[in-house]
Amino acid sequence: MVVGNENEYWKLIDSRGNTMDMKLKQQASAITELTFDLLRCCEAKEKMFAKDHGLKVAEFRCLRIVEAGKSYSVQELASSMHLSPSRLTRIIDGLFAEKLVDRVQSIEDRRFAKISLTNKGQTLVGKLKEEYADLHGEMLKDISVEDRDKIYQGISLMQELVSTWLVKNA
Amino acid sequence: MVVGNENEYWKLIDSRGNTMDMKLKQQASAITELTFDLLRCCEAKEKMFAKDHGLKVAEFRCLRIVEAGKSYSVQELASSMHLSPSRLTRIIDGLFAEKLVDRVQSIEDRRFAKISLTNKGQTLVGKLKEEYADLHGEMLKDISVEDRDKIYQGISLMQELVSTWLVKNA
DNA sequence: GCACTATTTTTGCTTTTAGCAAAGAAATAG
DNA sequence: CTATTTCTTTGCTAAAAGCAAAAATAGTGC
Repeated sequence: MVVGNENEYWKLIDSRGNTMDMKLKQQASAITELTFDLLRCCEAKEKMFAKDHGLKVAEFRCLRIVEAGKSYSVQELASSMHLSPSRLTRIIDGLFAEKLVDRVQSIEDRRFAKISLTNKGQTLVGKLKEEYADLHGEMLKDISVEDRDKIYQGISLMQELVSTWLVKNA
Repeated sequence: MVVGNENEYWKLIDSRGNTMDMKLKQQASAITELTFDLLRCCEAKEKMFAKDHGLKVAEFRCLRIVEAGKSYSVQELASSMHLSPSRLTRIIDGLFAEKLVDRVQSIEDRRFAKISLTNKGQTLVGKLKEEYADLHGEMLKDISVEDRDKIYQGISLMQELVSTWLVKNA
């Protein structure tokens, strides 16, 4: 819906009631499309990687965020993975059964679980992180340092935006 | 594993047997981390959006890629969504039940299905695309045109890389 | 101390997402 | 006309995920 036309940047009102100019509208469309495609590809990539390492995707995603030496509550893991606590209980069940994580009751507040990596878990996670980064290294190796930096900057900005948006709208 | 040290860029051999320099290794790590986080956030965003529009995530994803007026085979849809044909049959079943898509046998080769949007589907998809782009517009509206362009360029480069990598490694 | 409330995790159940293998349907090659 | 190949569907199963209720614990007011 056009409400003015100062030549370069037309003022519009979008479906969410926000004012937009043409340039924003066009950039938003392009980014929407690209992000969507990137998402599908990255999901496929994650699935392949997890499978190659004998892990379920959810397990890989969970292991990927736990750092050696630290301990986490179920809630913490759930919210950083954007999943429900009950879902996390099940994922942790699986990792616990494979002796990759320990699960102990917190002494200060016994409602809390303290989830941490076992030695076996630490070894595996170290290997996973290394190899997952190397997989990306392989993808990135044939482009210039500058283009790699563009990727870093672009994704960094986008990650920040989506993350902030989620906090406000969830 | 260090095999040389020409000062700036150390030559390394990674877990996949590739030669890497320090800079690449470090950039790859950072990008791996960021992409991972972005993925989780974008999945949450997609899930919210689909739910708000009374669609299953898979249905939204499918509708998002079909263009009005065109027709698609099950295979085409499956491969562009990185899913199996059988999965697509089920997704299409759902959309068909809601009268959002038509499914007719191709006349030239009757093994093929021709999936296309109904009028109802076209209207919905138009609305979905518009509103999904506007959601991104809302996220992007407070940053500069230049930063938006950085996002575009970064994601564009990354999408290309991952996509090419998938073709070679799937 | 005891009832009530709030918080954290788990359990039971259901839905959604997804693939595999076999069957069905149609085209094509020999 | 049979055999093979190709495309889609069906039956079955697994994985991913959430909801609501239960269980366990902590804290609060009396």
